[in-house]
Amino acid sequence: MSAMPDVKHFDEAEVLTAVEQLFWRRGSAATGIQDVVTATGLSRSSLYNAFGGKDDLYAAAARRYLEHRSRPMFDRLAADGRGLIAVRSFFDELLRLRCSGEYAGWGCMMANAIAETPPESVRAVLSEHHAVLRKSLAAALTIAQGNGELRSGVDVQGAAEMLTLLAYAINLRSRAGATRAQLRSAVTAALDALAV
Amino acid sequence: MSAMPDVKHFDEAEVLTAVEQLFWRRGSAATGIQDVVTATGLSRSSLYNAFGGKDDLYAAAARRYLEHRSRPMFDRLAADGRGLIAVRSFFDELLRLRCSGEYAGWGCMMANAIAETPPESVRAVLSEHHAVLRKSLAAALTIAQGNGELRSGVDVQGAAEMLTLLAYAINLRSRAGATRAQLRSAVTAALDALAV
DNA sequence: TAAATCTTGGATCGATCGTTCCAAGATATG
DNA sequence: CATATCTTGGAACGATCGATCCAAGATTTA
Repeated sequence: MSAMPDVKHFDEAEVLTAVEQLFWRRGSAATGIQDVVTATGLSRSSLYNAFGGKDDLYAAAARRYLEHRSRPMFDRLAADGRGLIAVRSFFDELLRLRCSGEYAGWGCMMANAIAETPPESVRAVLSEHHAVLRKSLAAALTIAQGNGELRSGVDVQGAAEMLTLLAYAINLRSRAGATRAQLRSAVTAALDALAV
Repeated sequence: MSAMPDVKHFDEAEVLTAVEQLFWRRGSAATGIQDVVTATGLSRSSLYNAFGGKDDLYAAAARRYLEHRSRPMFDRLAADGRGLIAVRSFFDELLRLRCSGEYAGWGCMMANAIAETPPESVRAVLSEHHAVLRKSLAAALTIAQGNGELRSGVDVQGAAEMLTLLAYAINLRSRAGATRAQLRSAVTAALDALAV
């Protein structure tokens, strides 16, 4: 067998985390390759060699956001068998994430991306993001309905779509500076309206 | 008195409409001054002389969007004394605007702008946009409550905030390709949950 | 250690970015 | 019509855009 080549001098996942945060906070159009170079310490060669062009990098960062940030939350919601309280907990965590801590005011990378006319590779991630959230909410609401926690006549699928949209709007408005209390009043209104 | 200067050779409002649509559809970061020059037929000199730099142009376009697109709809909602049916009509019109016709898939310029880290001058417009919509929805809901159309115990202010967020999310998701039927199911779920 | 091969730094590409500038054009007053 | 003053077209600015290229560096196998 012939001699083996050199190996990468950096941790791909670690770099992708930094890139994810750049695109998350400022979007793709407002983030230059130079910003990525500066933030990661990598050279252009390494970047293009490892990830391809800017759109590929954007798509990889979006994919990572979905899998590492969104999916765990959504899966926890779907696996939480408590019914309506599971939904309340989900929104509590969302409000906490969006309005306090390290990422306060950043919104959701998926929601932000929608306003950006993203490349097709990213649109696929966004579509998956929406589907997973909706499905998780529907699962929790189905349990709530089985528990008799919902008003009679509530359409679980419609309610799931409505709460999915509510989550998107929370993401957006938190970026615009909406307070946690203001956003929580909307969550309370929605859930109280669904409950018996 | 001394001689008078030349006058503008174009209609400022007309130009601003074209600029508004550029920024609305593609956002600020993805729209170059060259795009504005091409779309309006003006020269750079005329643009900078009339409107100032890009951020000023963006702010002027946002202001125009608020006053000419959003405000008329919101005012109609606020002046519609029918109660809950007024709210339904508002969302019907919103769905029609976002999912069909000339501007289908464009979303709402105000919602799109939030994801862009807009300059302070634009943030002021966004803040006003939110306040006006919320107030109009609250007015309609107050009438609905007076009509006995709402469930007992519904907090009108919280419900108004919730429906405001729903409108934002409709704007966003319509841009991502959500169907009118899907979005309508969310509206129906929200309004049915509030109604007696 | 020599060879093979991938990775890396960094210069560089043409294109486009937002903005400025100036001479030429246009218009209302005197 | 002469004059003053604004507007306009269009060249040009330095900076940055995303992307490419190549020589030098690094690493594993033989």
